[in-house]
Amino acid sequence: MPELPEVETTCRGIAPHVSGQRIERVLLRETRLRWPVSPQVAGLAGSHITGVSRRAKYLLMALDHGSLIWHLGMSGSMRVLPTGSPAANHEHIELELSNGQSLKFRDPRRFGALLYCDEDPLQHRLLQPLGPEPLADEFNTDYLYGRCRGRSAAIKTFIMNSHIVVGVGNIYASEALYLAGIRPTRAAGKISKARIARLVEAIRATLTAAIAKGGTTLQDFTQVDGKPGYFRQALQVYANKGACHTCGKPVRHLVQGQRSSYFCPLCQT
DNA sequence: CGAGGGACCTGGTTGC
DNA sequence: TGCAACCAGGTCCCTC
Repeated sequence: MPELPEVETTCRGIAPHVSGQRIERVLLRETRLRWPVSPQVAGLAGSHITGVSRRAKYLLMALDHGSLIWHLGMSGSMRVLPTGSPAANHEHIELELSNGQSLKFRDPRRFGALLYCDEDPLQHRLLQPLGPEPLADEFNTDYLYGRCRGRSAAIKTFIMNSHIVVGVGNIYASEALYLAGIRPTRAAGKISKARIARLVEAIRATLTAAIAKGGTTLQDFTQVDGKPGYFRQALQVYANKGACHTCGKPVRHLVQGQRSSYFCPLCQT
């Protein structure tokens, strides 16, 4: 599920409820996630959450000692509800807070993660090699065009590579390429600088618009208050089994890197 | 080094 | 109606 807009939505949603709170109790119902939940998590009662931030699709929770690195995987979501409210199915982790609220992590497919980190989480081996944030100044035409030089990989899988740029998942990769008029199968190294410039802007615009709508809900994703994200109605090509919204030609589907791609054969070249 | 595929999971939908 | 096959927001890691 969660691509950058969904993680950003989650981050903004939980921050006011968890920042500054003490962790009163930790409930671990299932620790077999993508990686086993770090053993230190079980002993976090008494710690304070000093802040919440996002890097790529990781949600970072600073504690008075160390920090937590969360990942929502494919099906993860977080909610804040009064402590004592019944646990939903697949609600694997719960942090009871000093304000009487609980942070609840639900993840049916268990591709998510919760890791404890002693030092700067940005230096963690999972975060250290990541490319720039797509909404930051470092992600610009010169950067992306430079990275594309000599690369034969399809542009769609290329922009989904977190070492190139973070946060662009399967939905928004298709959407951004549609907006930029670039076919997802085109080799990254064979796209002109002018078109790369369009792509950079398209990625920015797509992600920004999705954040404004609280992300995209296909199935599992919910905002912290339990509502879905509302960007689904704004999707142009992803999961569009009908006509291109621009030219009316049938949207085409193909599989790249075991993931579904959608594009318009007329508008995208 | 880069490209491509398997692996990790559960659950909803599709098709016979 | 029942059941198997397939598909779904991610991404690390291994092989070629």
